[in-house]
Amino acid sequence: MKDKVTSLLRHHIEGDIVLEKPKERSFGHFATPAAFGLAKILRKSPIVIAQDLAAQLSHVEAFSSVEAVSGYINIRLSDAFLEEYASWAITHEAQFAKGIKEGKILLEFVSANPTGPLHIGHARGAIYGDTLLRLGRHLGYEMTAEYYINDAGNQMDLLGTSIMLEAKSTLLGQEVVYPESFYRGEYMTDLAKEAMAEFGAEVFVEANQMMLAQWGKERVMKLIIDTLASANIHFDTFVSEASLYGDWERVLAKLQANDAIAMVEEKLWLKSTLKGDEKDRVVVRENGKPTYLAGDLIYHNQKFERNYDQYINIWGADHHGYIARVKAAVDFMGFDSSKLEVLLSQMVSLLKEGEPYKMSKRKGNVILMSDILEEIGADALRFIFASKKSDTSLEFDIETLKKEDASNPAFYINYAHARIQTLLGKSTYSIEQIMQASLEGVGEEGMHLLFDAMQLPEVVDGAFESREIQKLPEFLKRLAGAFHKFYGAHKIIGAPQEAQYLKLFLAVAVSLRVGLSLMGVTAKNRM
RNA sequence: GCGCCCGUGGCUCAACUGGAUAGAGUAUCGGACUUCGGAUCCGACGGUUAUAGGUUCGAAUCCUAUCGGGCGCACCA
Repeated sequence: MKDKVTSLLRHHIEGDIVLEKPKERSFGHFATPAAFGLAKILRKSPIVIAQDLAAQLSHVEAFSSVEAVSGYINIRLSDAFLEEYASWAITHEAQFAKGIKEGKILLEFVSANPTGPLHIGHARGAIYGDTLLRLGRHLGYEMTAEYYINDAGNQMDLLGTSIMLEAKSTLLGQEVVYPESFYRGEYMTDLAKEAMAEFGAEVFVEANQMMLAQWGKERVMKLIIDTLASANIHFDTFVSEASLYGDWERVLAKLQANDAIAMVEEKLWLKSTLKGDEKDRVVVRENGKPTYLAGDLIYHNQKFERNYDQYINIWGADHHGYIARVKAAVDFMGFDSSKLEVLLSQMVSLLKEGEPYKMSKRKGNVILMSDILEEIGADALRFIFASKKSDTSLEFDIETLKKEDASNPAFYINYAHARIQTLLGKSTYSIEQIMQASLEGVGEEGMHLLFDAMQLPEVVDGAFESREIQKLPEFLKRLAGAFHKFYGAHKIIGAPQEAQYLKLFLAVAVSLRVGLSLMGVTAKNRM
């Protein structure tokens, strides 16, 4: 809708056109401060320019009024224009708020280590990524959701060792000596039991450490995938770090050819300071083993060779120091590093009964994503996490997450949708009859509600392009609130305008449904 | 010490990316249809946007400094 209005304005106004939503409803549907910008160029007062433009624009058919108010130009759309737009949305729900954006985007997110189940901190990045994915796809981008599995290095050894130690101490009652760090927790006991059932007690010997690690990784990945699935999150592709190293020689040769590598003290360093990093980074140790960074270099080389238009990585904020070196490497490999966008999902800090709650994977006192999903459900969790700007650290109390009441916006929005379904069920009008009704009788407040509902396309576009997904839940809350208010003020069933009101509500319901689905939440018809 | 992110009513967060009188929820207090779902609605209270400068028609938003918080500063992944 905004696009349509912008293109109508383009015939009359030069330059970039900024359309805003006026603060006060009485000002109209859209406003533009265009006159302020033109004032400098034309050397005239913005107030005079605004008046001239308003006079021209008042002839546009889709506008019912255009007014100049202290330099702003306020535009009101005609009822006919709004009604036509809404009717189309109702009858073309699958198309509503869709875009025609072009481009292939590789979105990598979650990528949690396969050494333990997802905890509540992972959930934020997972929900952020999946919501972006849904928004981007709706807008027309060709998007691939990818999970990078860090299944190499010490942590894999540690996983094998941990399973073995857990089995020995808990299942076999043996005295064991624990290393400095190891994984523990309920899932570890489960893994040990499963391994025991599958392979027998004799499997728990040093020589089988690697085999147990591999087996454990598969089990943990299955856990992770299942947890994600129960939050409606699915990946298209998985890339294993361990599987990449065969390509290391080739990538290294490429980097060396581009003079990106130096040999100092028997180690190979990436000369990332040349690209703005704080210091150079070791990629191959003295003992010949590549570092974790080497894996990431191969991975990003592989990503870029797969030739997407854009690459988005969602990382936990604790990895922000990593961005410079990866971008440097991408540059060195001859790719355009500006195509790589790293979004940070800030830390989630937890409180428990008002006290800070520190999670530690090693100690096993983590709050599992799967537990929270079971307690409050995917909808509530998705809603809460999607409502916060991802680059702000988020603090909340575990106990409040468990509540199911009005503080839960998912309920509030679903309630609006369910109310509409109830009304449609109670009405004697059929959908066909309702669609034939005109919206003329719904009044000014009704037309405002309709306009609100029809803004989903702009919201979806804005939320994705700015990577600020909280705009969508914000919008849905506002729309649901506007609906509840209208509902409270008007009797619907039996009113002379019953069919008109219901047509209006159909438009609201479409917007709520499509909006919710983009958040990975299914709208409820009954509560 | 250096780097990144952040600082908005008591609390949790918005603010169309530089626009009009900074908005919601929650908490607190007070109200509403003996009728469509009261999981709702209406009202009140609550702000020098951390502080101080600067940029301009205009700043929560941009710049500088200071204060405060989080996270990094591995040859661990």
